[in-house]
Amino acid sequence: MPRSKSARRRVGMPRLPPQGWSTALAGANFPTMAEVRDLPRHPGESVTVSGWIDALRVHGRVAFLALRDGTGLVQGVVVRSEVPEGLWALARSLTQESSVELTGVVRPDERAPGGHEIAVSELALVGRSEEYPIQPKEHGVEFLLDRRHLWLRSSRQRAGLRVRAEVEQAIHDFFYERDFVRVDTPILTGAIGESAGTLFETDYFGQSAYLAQTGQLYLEAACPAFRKVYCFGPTFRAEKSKTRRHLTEFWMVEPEVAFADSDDNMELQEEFVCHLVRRALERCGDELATLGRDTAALEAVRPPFPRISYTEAVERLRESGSEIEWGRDLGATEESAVSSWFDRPVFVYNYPAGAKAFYMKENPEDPRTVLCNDLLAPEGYGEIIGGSQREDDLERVVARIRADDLPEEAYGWYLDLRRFGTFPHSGFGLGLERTVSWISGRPHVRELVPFPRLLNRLTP
RNA sequence: UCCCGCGUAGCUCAGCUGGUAGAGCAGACGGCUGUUAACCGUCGGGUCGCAGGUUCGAGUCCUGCCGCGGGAGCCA
Repeated sequence: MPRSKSARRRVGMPRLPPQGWSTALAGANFPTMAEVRDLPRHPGESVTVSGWIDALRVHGRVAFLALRDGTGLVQGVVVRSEVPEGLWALARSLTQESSVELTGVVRPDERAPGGHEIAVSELALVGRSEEYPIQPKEHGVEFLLDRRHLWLRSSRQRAGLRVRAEVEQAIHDFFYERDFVRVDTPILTGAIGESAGTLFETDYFGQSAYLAQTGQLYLEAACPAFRKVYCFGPTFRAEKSKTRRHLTEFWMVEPEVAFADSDDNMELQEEFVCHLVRRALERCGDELATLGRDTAALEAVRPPFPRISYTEAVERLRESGSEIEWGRDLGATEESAVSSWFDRPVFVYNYPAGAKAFYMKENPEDPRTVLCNDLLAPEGYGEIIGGSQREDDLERVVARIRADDLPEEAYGWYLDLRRFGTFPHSGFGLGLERTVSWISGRPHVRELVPFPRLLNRLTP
């Protein structure tokens, strides 16, 4: 019979016999709480697992309950002739996504998904699910995004978000191992950023505040304190972009290094991106398989990455028929043409000053250009990094702020950094969702963030 | 903001040159001892996005609006 209350109380008390049982009963066959991923190590043992009904197949005298517990998937088998009639009735009345606790002996079986299953001897319903809307079949994007809070449970979504979590951890590990100090930059800011027009504005006790679109300027301030710093958090762009590569709220990791020039910067980026890809290959093999990712393309991501200057790129593009003119920024068409020349990420460096942000350092060898780079991911995934050496000359920064028509008064403290011990420094920003969508092979960034914020979408 | 495409059952879709609404899945009920998105049978389920127009007659043709998707620009 279902154990109701005593069963539920034991959730969250892993591997301990319940209070009140005599030690004589805590013998070899007493069920222990277990996580599904550990079951292969417990053949022949009686275990209790808790989770959600992922799928349900009920026959006349046998029922299969596919249980998902967050660590894995296991099939519970209920044989009508071997359990009390009440347990059978409960099993066949279960619905997709009902939460349950089930107990039984773990046994290997070739026919079971994953190679082992649980012969169910006890079953408790924890929470019933009524008409779960997401079926194991095709759905439209709008339907799924409206139910994102439920869609998270689906296998490909779980896989993609696990890859994201692994990449996030790899980011922190990479910088921690290299003695970078994590500096948390503000999300609420005054009128400061890369350019106006794409800022989210909010009321701040009667004055305007803006959601940060980069932490870079604050990182530059922290650089003289710690030499090597990085920030990693959400950033906001009020761009009305409706493409597979845009979110209005996305996560960006931005390192900043004192006394590093543009070449040092690209070397760091190369090492960093290789580290993230390698980590996903090492730790997310199952997830990448679930996503159907061709890992051979990821294995090719090794140093050195090809480097091509903006000027060379324009020349090669024009040779192959493009009408791009020197001085114009590379558009999506040009970028994908350039990345198609290579099997791994490619740096395009030293763009025309007019196409880039005010803080980038003028190239002393060609003042029409600035010392900067984009990193384009292969396979059509586009730009994942933008980086540059920063302008450390006070007069030149001021001139660029005025030329770009930015609110000069907002940049007062930023200019101080050029007044009190200015220094060469470089950094970059890597877009997390774009990187994870590339690594996991998903076409759209909206699936690689738990709750995407898109144009016209603020819920769930 | 601009360009292209799509709105039909809870979901995914079909519906021809205009003639009055269909399938699969999901749900309910019944059957089945090994399923892997199980299978078989029965049943319920519709303001064809909204408004107007053409026509004897509009899911179908025309106009406008709304919503969604893809792309451009901009960016990570």
